[in-house]
Amino acid sequence: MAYRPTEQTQSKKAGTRERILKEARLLVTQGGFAAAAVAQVARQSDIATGTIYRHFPSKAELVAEVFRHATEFELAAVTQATQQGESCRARLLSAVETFADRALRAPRLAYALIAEPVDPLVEKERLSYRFAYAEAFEDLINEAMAAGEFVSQSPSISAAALVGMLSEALVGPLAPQIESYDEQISQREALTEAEKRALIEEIKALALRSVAGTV
Amino acid sequence: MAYRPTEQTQSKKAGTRERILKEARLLVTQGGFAAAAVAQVARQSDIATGTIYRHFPSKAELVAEVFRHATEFELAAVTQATQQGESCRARLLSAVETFADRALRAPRLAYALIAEPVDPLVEKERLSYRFAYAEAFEDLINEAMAAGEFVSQSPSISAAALVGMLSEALVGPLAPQIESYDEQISQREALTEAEKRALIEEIKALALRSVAGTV
DNA sequence: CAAACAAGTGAATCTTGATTCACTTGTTGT
DNA sequence: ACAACAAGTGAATCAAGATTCACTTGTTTG
Repeated sequence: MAYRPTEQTQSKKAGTRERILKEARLLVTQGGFAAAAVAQVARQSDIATGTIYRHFPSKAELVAEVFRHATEFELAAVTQATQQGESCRARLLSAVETFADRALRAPRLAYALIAEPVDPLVEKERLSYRFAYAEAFEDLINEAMAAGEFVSQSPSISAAALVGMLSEALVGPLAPQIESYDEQISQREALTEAEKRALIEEIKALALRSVAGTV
Repeated sequence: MAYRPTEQTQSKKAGTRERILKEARLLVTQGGFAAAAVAQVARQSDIATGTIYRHFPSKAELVAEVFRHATEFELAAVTQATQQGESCRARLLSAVETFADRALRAPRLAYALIAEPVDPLVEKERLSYRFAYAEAFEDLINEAMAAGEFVSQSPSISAAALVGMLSEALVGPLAPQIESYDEQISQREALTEAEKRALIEEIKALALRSVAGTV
């Protein structure tokens, strides 16, 4: 008899898998989950649609993995920022700044991660994504309350509110249009760099007031 | 020759139209837009699916009208609350209270209006819905700034942030699960009345701090 | 009543993507 | 070269709903 999967075949297979993921990520970053149709991902990856299913059990799983991957970076950046600075105030501002800056740089991705309609499986990922953010803020708030830096409050509610505040003000439907996360929805003017800075500062102040209780 | 649409036929037709809308609203309130499939609406209204199309050009139009209708009430309640109270502080708290209370009473509807995935036509309605809320808050913030009651800030950004804050803390994926807006997404415990009160108070404080700059 | 037209019907059709699968191609080991 | 199996293919199928339309029923007027 014959044939044993060897290192070469394994890595080739892994390579294809990576290529699929990479193209899917690209599509999502550019056009959101809606743009990541199976046929389209296959086309971009130069493979047949069926091949996708040799690597992922379903589209939902593929997309969930894309989501997870994007999340890792984003979240890591923010949690790390959470440790940047002396006072809790400074650390909060650092986290908000990081979140905002990243969201403004890749608005379509931010929208996809935060708000875009998707199927249940991905929705679960989104849930944990938001929870993770909320937790990062929650930890910080707890610490700050213990240190008497922030006013007394419910850390979990405040944290959720913070996430909502950032989402809506930066990438939600009310965001002072960034580069456009969806042409359908709005064709407001894009922001200049200066405007972005001003927006970020405004949001930092807002966030600080809401949880610190003082500026 | 013969036949002229008479008052009777007209009102009967209008009646059917109303019935369709009513049943659609009911379905949305109970199960969100997903539950309002054309066939289902027809069934509830005791008419054939085709009849829906004698009254509405498309499902999207029907749903958009349902959205508009729901929006009117909700928004009216909040804008009115905006005028309730002496100080701007009190008026803000009144508006937040109203928003929160209504959202907690009809969580599935609130989720549908604020966050549920829908087609573009309805998404446009949602956009104006959120804008309308934001405007109500914006006006109040402007007034309060002029009166020196609130710290200096960008009213439009703060208003958007407020809407996001309320949405996320009350009906978003992080909301301390109300009656469940979607079994798929989560089966956390529902809140008791006391917990709801506490949640509302917490959010009021948060909102006030964020825009007033002081408690 | 009969003509004329609106309103209502619901099974058949269309639409949009995801998913399958019989088949072809590539690798490996004898 | 061949057997054995994995990977790749892409047209065909499926699924879930919205939408259509030839036909029936209800109203109005001469």
